[in-house]
Amino acid sequence: MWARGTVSPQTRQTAPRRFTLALGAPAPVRTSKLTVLVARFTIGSTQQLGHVLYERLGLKGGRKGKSGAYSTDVTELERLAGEGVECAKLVLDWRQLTKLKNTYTDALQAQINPETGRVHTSFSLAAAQTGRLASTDPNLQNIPIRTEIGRKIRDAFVAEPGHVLMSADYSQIELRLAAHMADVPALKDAFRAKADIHNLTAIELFGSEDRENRNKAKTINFAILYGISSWGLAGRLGVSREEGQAIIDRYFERFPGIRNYIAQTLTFARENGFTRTLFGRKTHFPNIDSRQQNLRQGAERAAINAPIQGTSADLIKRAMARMDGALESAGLEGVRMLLQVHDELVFEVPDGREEQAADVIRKVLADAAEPAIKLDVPLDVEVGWGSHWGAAHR
DNA sequence: TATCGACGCCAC
DNA sequence: AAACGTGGCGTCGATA
Repeated sequence: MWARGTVSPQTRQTAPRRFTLALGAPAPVRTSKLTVLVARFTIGSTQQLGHVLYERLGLKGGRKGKSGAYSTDVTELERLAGEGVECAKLVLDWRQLTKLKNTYTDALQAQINPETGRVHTSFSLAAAQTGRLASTDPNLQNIPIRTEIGRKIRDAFVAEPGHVLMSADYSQIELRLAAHMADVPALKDAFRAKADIHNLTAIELFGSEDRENRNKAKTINFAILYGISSWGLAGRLGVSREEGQAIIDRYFERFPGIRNYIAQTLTFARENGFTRTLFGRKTHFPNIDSRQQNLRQGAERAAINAPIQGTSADLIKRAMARMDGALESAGLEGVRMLLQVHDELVFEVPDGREEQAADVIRKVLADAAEPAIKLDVPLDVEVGWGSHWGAAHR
């Protein structure tokens, strides 16, 4: 992957790899300049909004941040909206639209290189502590996908005529790595059987896999990877801290390998000051012994996560390093690797070569651990393609 | 005009 | 107090 700023122009042997941003497409979001009228107060910033909501309108339950200002983040505004405060919903809608317009629609079009007519990102190789890449100027690793309107931004990224955009992403890679690294037979069996892992967790924890319980299980599965706390889980699930702790206890009862992994990882990090990925790469934690509780606990959570997130980063880098050679060996020189988004690679593929390219790409990603590591779980890769990026996720 | 911290929010 | 991990970036308000 070429990186502007780290590869000098004269060393380039091919044109930079790039996305086209469809200039002809209508801007998917239109908003007027920020000025939201709440009752008879004009709001121009979050600080002013918080002040109006809690001091002048007299609403209850405000939460304050480190600067002492009332928080007006999405959890607070959704709470207020649920309590019948209509302007909270208006502000949330306005926030979503201005976020998409300012951060994506306008900024990305301003980033189009006049020489190439494309948007070029830069990848930092040593920005993230865990070994992930980081994308800047512009960041193409945080293009919206979650909401319907946000997804329209992805649809503006289109393939060159005669080509498609192909996306290949690892399915549940961090949970798979957790199952392997923590040696959890139930989870490893589930992945080998291609079971739905969140349903399995829901059954184990709640005895049922209805949608509500599956969603709770999904939250818990992610929380595990991030170094769980009863407060954090309670906040996410909207339950009391005691209930959050009870759920964690039950999880560790059902999957004792996870509890052992966490304990062993923390012991190692305290003794050595670092953790290692499966491939041996270190992440250091200078605050692991801090006398400041918030710093120490933050380091502990990061140390629990780093071997998993870092191994995932190692795997996709190994795949990227092998990808061009594999494509070339298959006679697929026309396929270009454009972008990495942590567990996803995006390619531009000539029309008619889709199935062939998908086979090569899937195999390189699925075999990325070999021959250094024999994983106990398969690495599943989901491949899709279409005329635009949004259509490549199926 | 440039930079910074705080806040908020997009992604994986 | 802070409260599940990793990032980048937009706006605001303060400051140089």
